[in-house]
Order: sequence, then structure tokens, then C-alpha cells
Amino acid sequence: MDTHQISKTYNAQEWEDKLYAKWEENGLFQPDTCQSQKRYSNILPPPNANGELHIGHISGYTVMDIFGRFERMKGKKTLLLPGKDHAGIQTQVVFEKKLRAEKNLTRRDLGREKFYDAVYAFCTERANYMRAQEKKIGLSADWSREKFTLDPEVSRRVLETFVQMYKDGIIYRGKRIINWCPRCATALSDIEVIRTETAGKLYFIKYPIKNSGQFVTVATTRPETMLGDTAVAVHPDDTRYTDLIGKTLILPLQNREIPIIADRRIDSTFGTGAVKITPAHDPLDWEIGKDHSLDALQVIDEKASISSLGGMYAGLSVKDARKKILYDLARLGLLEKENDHAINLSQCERCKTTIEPLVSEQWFINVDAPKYSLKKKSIEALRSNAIAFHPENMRDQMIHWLDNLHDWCISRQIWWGHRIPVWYCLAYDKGQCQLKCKDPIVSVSRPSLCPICGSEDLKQDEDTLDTWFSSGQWPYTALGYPESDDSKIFYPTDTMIMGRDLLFFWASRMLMFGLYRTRETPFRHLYFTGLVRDKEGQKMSKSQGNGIDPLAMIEKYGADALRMALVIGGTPGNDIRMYDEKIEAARNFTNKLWNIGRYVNATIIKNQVSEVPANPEPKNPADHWILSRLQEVNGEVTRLLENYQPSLAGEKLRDFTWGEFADWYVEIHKITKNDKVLCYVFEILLKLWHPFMPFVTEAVYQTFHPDAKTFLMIENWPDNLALEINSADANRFQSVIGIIQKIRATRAFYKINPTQQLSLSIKEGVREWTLIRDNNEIFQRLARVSDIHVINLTDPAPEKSLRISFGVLDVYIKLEGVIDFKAEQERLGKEKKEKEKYISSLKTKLENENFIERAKPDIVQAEQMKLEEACKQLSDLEQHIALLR
RNA sequence: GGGUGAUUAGCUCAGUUGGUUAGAGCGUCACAUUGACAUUGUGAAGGUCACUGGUUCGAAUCCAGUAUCACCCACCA
Repeated sequence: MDTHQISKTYNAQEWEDKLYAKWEENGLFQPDTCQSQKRYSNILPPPNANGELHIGHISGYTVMDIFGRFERMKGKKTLLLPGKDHAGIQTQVVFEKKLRAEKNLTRRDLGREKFYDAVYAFCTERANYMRAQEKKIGLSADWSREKFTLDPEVSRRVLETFVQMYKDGIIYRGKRIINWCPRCATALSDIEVIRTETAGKLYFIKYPIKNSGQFVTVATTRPETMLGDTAVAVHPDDTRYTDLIGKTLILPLQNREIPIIADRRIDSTFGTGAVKITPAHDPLDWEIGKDHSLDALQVIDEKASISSLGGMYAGLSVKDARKKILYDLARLGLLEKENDHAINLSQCERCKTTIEPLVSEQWFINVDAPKYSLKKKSIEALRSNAIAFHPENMRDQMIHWLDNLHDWCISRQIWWGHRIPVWYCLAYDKGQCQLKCKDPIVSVSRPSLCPICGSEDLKQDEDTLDTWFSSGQWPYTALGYPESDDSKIFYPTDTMIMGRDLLFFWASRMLMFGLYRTRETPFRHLYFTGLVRDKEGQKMSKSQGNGIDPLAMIEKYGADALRMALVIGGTPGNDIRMYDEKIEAARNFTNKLWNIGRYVNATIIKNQVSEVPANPEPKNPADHWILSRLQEVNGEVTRLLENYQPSLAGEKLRDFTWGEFADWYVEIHKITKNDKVLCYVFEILLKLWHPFMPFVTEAVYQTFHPDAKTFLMIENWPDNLALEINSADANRFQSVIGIIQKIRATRAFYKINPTQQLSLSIKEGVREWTLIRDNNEIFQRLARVSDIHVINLTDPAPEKSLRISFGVLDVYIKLEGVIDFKAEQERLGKEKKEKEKYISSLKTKLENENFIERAKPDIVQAEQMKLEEACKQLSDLEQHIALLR
């Protein structure tokens, strides 16, 4: 391809879709064509198929794709399996809103079946859109294997687990206090409830003691629940109340008799030390009620209004009832006082409605069942380091969470999701069956008959499963465990990458289910990304409008730039800030790479280099230097990627590519040509960059191989480069760079016109003096030196010259009449002081017997060398200062 | 009430087995159009690594405590 056909700047728009389509057409995302025995497997987290991708998704995909492409290039049979989640409650909430806004209908207007179909269609549409977004970022996932959590095959396996767990006594049905969302009209697990500290009040209510004219005052933040009180509890050791234990109170407003009981769970320092007990509407009260055989009176119903048990308040909303109750209590003189009190308001995670704790019949997972303890097995696996965590500390957080895990409510009274695979025989209900077929029939598919009485009159449980019940099984359900070939090859998986907010919701569930169902941890490495925040560090949210639209950024800067901005400068588990300037800087780098490509391309054409050489054949010191650096960087980058540190790997690569290859080697190449080395290094760099920036690297690669049917994407990862490098030459060249930098700095310091040519002198025979002589042309071009004089070693230093020293080598710049020597003396004085300070610190260290004794010998030796060098430099400096006088 | 993370240059952040005279990008300032790139190049300024102790020959790095910020968890009514 002709260089002038290649645009001056990289135009991402022009390449991205085209290249992605080519990769896909050629089946490069599918592992099947790779015959390797080694494999790399990553089941991608399925985003909720009810909206669009946000920058956080893109951040995760970038990391997943970097590792995926890296492993693929290393020759492994690589599978990135994509999918979408049906996201039970969330999707139902989203869709119900849409239904109301667009057609003013509720789900009940449609009916269960029609509603389900409509939501399914909606999710399919959203999934299509989101898939297009995933492709835009360059995700190298195998779309032919894409799964949805409600796919029949996936569902079947989810339900199988339910049945198995029921048989093992892990899943049970029971009446317990649960979190109820009145808006969603469903039960929620503890983790789906969010708590926000809100200003509230603590009300002190006087409960009369029967036949005494005295009172016990209780404190509560939710006075309306008093309607369902069935006791007042105090701590048994609380001397204030010892005499009252066992006495009877008259519950105001309801005029019901309730006992005073003693329980150790009461904190006598809070409020009055006497607590009203409402077993039906408070988790702790429920426990206490159970132990004391108290009645649980449900006074708040599922619509958050007062039930018929609430006497004269029946039918009122909770809010109205509270007002009226307080008013009535005050009127009766029973409201002692009210204090300001911060309360933790419980809200539904999805719709923010205030949660009402109520007693309800639900399905639960006993996380610590006798036959199999999900909790204990998981903790065991974590303690034995069966999973590598990135970052490490997340492991302890998960252990701690599992340690405190209570039973998990898995039934939801919604329509969108996996329906619970349980049937009830209606013959019993109707009194047609005298047999004991009251027990639920638990089976993956609908049984034709009741196994006890043979009736055909069966009815399925109305509830659906918690979304996390199915997504917790994702790694093996998506792979078709246990019978599929894929699950045999790709399970257990290598890597799982997710936002750190999913540690408890998802990672811990996958571990529990994976161990239970497959006896293996579902993944070997668990990597957490941080949250993507805005420039000010605020959480991005729709309502605040501070979100970054990934598609807009891709359009503006290109997918590679966005990927780079998301990955560089981040650490696993730590949040990152995202904003235009950052992406712009990354875009500039993609352009830099593109332009190095243009230069290399021009070289190839001009010099008719046909192929990138297998052996670069280094000739001059610059060649040895760049190749030795390449070898180092290649090793470091590989190691960093293997250690799950993509950010550091990217930084290393960027610094080398820009700061060493482009700024030095390419410039040198304009002077001393070795096309083979130039092409060789660049081609390796393209490969190393490919996982980070798949598009621009492939684009450049394609301009090199316009006719070939090869792709950078499936090139081999460079590893263990066997290069014949002369390390002495490499080091020598490093010195050349150092000297040129010093000359440039001096030039800038004295504001010497860059166009002014300088004259150098160098003493013949001084160590390394040939560095200058042999690289004459490089100095001329890169340091703007017109001539170099070689003088005798014994000659006095040239007068009216500046001296530049680099290590053991001195270079004199003739500057007669150009600069102010007084200023130079001052500058050197400053330098001398710094040097002296440095030397004294080294001396102190080396004079310390303990250091000599205890530090490793090579460290001591290194310090010794530093001191020698510094002393030499200091004495030279002093000589030079004297010369200037 | 418990737990986690953060605190390093004006800003955003690196710094993984403790051994550099503490780094990068952006921004700032000065200069520059040399065969790719102004989405560029060259150079400079800028930091007692939050604080206080401890361990160590040696601490930004390990330990303890303190402060500030952020997040997570928890049945204190």
C-alpha cells in the first residue's frame, strides 16, 4: 500500500466496523478451529437485557477482552461466552413503567401469559441492541454460543438445581418474616433491600400496667406497628423492670392484654429499655416471638395498609395510620415525648418503595443445611485458596459475608422469571382426595398425575425464582453442564471478571452453586473492576445526567481510545474517573501508533522490504539497544498480563513505544538505517498492543499485509525472543541517549537558539570517548552539533566551554560569547551541593556497620559503586567550576 | 456498631516479594516546523509520599494508632 494512501491521522470510524466484521466472518471468535489442548475459558457476565450498556459494562468488557485476546494469541483454545440476563424484578419494573407510559396498562390488564411474552419480546429487542454495543467495543466473544438466562436449556438446568436442592433438604417452604415491597408486590431477599439513613423520630409511648395506674414507656420509630404488639420485652438483668416481668399491660388503642417478658436480646441502654414486640412486622421481634410463643398478628397488609386486625385503623395507609395513632395517643395522654432520631429507612433496591417486613409463606434456601452446607463448603474453598482473587482482600470480605449469611428467600411474586417447578394437587384442596397429597410435587417438568392420588388436577406454584438463583448458576448453565461437550472442555472456567459491587450478589452465589452442583469452583481467578465515576468522582447516574455514553465516546475517539482510557491507570477493585480529556489522551496515543506505522510503511516501500524478518540482524549500538529493551518489555508485559495487571502492562508498553521506540529509535533510523530492526520491533509491538487496542493494531497490520489473508488477531504472542544482542553495545547506546539529553537540557537552560549549531570537544582516551566519535552523525542531528573535536587526554580542558558529564565521560561544549558564565557557575554550584548531599547520604549508609553486615552483598556493592561514581563526578565538577573562573 | 478502600507533583493516578537521588499522563511555562505524527517534538518548574509512633542496617512500601473522605455490611426497636 502506498504511504500517501494512508491517512495522516488514524480514523477509527473508517476501520472498526469493517475489521470487526472480518474477524467475525472468519470465525476468529470461535474456539472450535483451534486444535490446542490448552484452553482459556471466560463466561462473560450477562448484562440485564432491559436497557443499554453503560460505561461500567464497557470497562468490564475491556478487561475481559484484553485477557481473552492475550490468551488466544498465546495459542489457547479461547472461549469468551456472551449472554444476557432476564433480570427478574428489575426488568418487570422497567417494563411495567413502559406499559403504563405507552399504553396506560398494568400487567394485570394483559394477564400473565401475554405479559410474559411481551417482556420476552422487549428483552430480545434490547439484547439485540446491546449486542451491537458489545461488538462496537471490540469484544471478541463467540456470538454463536450466546445464551439468555431464560433459554429453555439454561432454564432446565436452573430448575434441576432447584429439584436437587429440595431433595437434599436445602430448599424448603416456610412461613417467615420477609422483606415485602408493596409496589412490586413481592418478597425480597435481604440483599435486595437498600438502607438509607433518614431523619426520623423516636416516639415514647406509655403502656398502662393492668390494675395499677402505672405505665411502662416503650420507644419506637414505627408507632403504627403497635397495633400488632403481642408483648413488651425487657432485659432480664434490667433492675428497673425486674419486678414487672410477668405482669400484664393493656395495649392502648387496641385494649388488648399483653405480657411483659424478659429476653437477653434486648439492649437496655436504648430508649427506655422496654421494647414493644411486634412479631409480624419486625425481624428481631419475630425471633423473640417465636421463642416466647407469642402470636404474630399481621396488622399491615401487602399493600402497606392496616389490615382488619388493626381495629378502627383498618384500611388506612401506613402513613395515615401513623398520624392518626399519634394523634389519638396524644389525646389520651399516652404519648410521652418524641425525639429526633436517625433511622435506617429500608427501600426496595429496584423501585425505592419503603419495605414492609411481614410474615409470609415463601421458598427459602437453608444456606447451612445438615446434609450440605452451602456456606461452609464455600468458606472452605475460599480458605484453601481454590480461587485467586484480584485484589486479594476481596476474599476476606466474601468469607465474612458468608459467615453471617442467613437463609435466603428465593421466591418472588412476580411473573417475569423462572417459574418455581412445584405443583400442588388440587384434589386435596377440594376435598376429593382422602390421601395425603398435600405435599408439594417438586419436578423439573409438569407431572401428568399426582403421584399420590393420581389426580390430573394439578396447579403450578405462582411464584418465580429470584434472579440471582439463576445467574448464580451461570458459568455452568451457559455451558450446558453436565452433558455438553463445551462444559467438558471449558468448565471450570479460568477467569471471572465483574464490578466490585457484585461481590455478594453474584460472585458468592456462583461459588455456592458451583460447588454444590459441580463440586468445583466455577472459576480459578476472580477479578474485580472498580466503579467508573465522573470527573468529580461522583457516581454516574441517569437522574444526575453525569453518565458517559460509551457509543458517543467511541464515535468521537474510537473504541481503542476508550479501552485504553478505561484500563490504564486503574487498579483491580478501585474506582476510576472517566472524562473526555483522558480519552482524548488515549486517542492521541492510538494516533501515534498509527503514525509510527506510516513511517515504517514508508520505509518498507522506499527500501522495498517485502517481509518482516524473522531475525532482525542488529548492526549498530542503537539496534542492540532497542532490541534489548524490546526483549525486556516483552517479558515484563507478558508477566504482568499473566499476573492480572493489565494497567501496568499497558503503561510499560506505552512508555516503551512512545518514549523509546518512537522518540529515539525511529529518529535514529532516519540517520542510521536498519530496516530489518525497525520492522521487526514494530511488528512485535503491534502484537503486544493488540489485546489492548485491537482495531488500530489490526488496521496497521492490514496496511502491511494488504493482500494476505492473515490477521494480527490470531498471530502468535511473542514470547522468549531469542535475539542475539550485544549487551555492551546496548548499554553504550543508553549513554548516547543520556548525553544527548544533557546537551539538550543545557541548550534549553541557556536559551540557546535551537538552530544554533554547537561545537563539542572530547578528550581522546577517556573511558567511553568513542561513544561520541562513533555516533558522530547522531549527535549532529539529534543534538545539533556541527563538529566534534578530539583533543589529547593530557591537554587542558578547553576554555570558555561548558562541561557536560555523563557517568565517566566528559563532553565540552564551546560556548564562547554565547552564555553568561556567572550563571553557569551558579548552576554548577547548585549541582555541586546536591551531589555533596547525595554523597554524604551514601557515606552514612556505607559507614553503618549494620548495613554492611545485614544487607545483601549485591546491595552493598551497588551502593559502593554509586558512591565511587558520585565522588568522581564531584571532583570533576569542582575542577570544572575552577576552570570557569 | 463492624468491615473495606483511599490519602504520593496544580489535577487524575502508578509505584506486588522493604534497597531510585520517588514516577507517568494531563495541565503550566519556555522553545521548536528536522523524511510518520501539532491528535507532534525538545526542555523546565513542581512532592518533608495525610499525621504520630513502632519494626528494620534501610519504610511511600511492613505493623499499631489518629485524622479526613468514600463505599459496604448489621435485627439496636
